Amino acid sequence: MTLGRYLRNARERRRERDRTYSLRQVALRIGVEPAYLSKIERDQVPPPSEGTIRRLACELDEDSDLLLAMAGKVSGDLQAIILQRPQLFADLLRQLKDAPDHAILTVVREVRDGDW
Amino acid sequence: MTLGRYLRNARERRRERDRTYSLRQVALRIGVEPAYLSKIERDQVPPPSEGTIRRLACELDEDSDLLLAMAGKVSGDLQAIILQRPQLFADLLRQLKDAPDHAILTVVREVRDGDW
DNA sequence: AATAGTGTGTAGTATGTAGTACACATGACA
DNA sequence: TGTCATGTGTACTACATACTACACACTATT
Repeated sequence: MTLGRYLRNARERRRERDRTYSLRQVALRIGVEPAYLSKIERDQVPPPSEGTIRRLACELDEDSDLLLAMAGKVSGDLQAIILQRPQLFADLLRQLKDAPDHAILTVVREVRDGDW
Repeated sequence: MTLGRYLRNARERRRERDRTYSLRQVALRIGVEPAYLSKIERDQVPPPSEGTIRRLACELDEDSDLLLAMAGKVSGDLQAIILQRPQLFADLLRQLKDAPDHAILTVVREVRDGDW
């Protein structure tokens, strides 16, 4: 699934309930030109900036990490976390690359409940 | 410490032992113009591309994740790992943001020796 | 029948990224 | 004392990113 298709789908589903989710009105609310949003939704332009994707995610009530991933981008705040301890997190991520989802989830929970 | 200062330092230390680590010769070996490397080492240009940083790291025997971090960049292979499961890794990283180093190291070892 | 709102095509722009090319002054050294 | 290598200043370039501006055709509404 591409970012554009996903966004158009999400917006149109929203629109069935709420008439204010036209392309033009959403474009107005997130602060871009309608023609540009149109091209985004049809994947006729490279993915927009992180900021614009975030505003779209917020507007459409979607997960911004997921939308950013569809755009091939990693959220700036995650990058900042890695950049503070690059070698440590590099090791961790490479270790977890092929780990199954449930193993990572276990780690997440362990850390959340961890007592250091 | 900036990337430029760090690189100049690393190269000049190297040079004391090996005369071939002049700015010009290193530039030649990593495939950039001497004038450009000069500017990089004096932080007079924005950090070079990931590829160029990697070649520098290799040439000077430095950790590329560390050099990339000084350049404000996250290694492309780490980004690829995150992009495959963005929500999972987003949760994990945000959980670990303020965890002490030793806790993360523990996780790394746990995962390495893990039996799933 | 007029008007308002909708999505889209085309063209253009500002800024950032990632460098090259060439000239120049200085110092080593044979 | 010539020449060779070294680091650096200036100017320029190609491509990518992230959009805007305007015009147009179609649809729905009143």
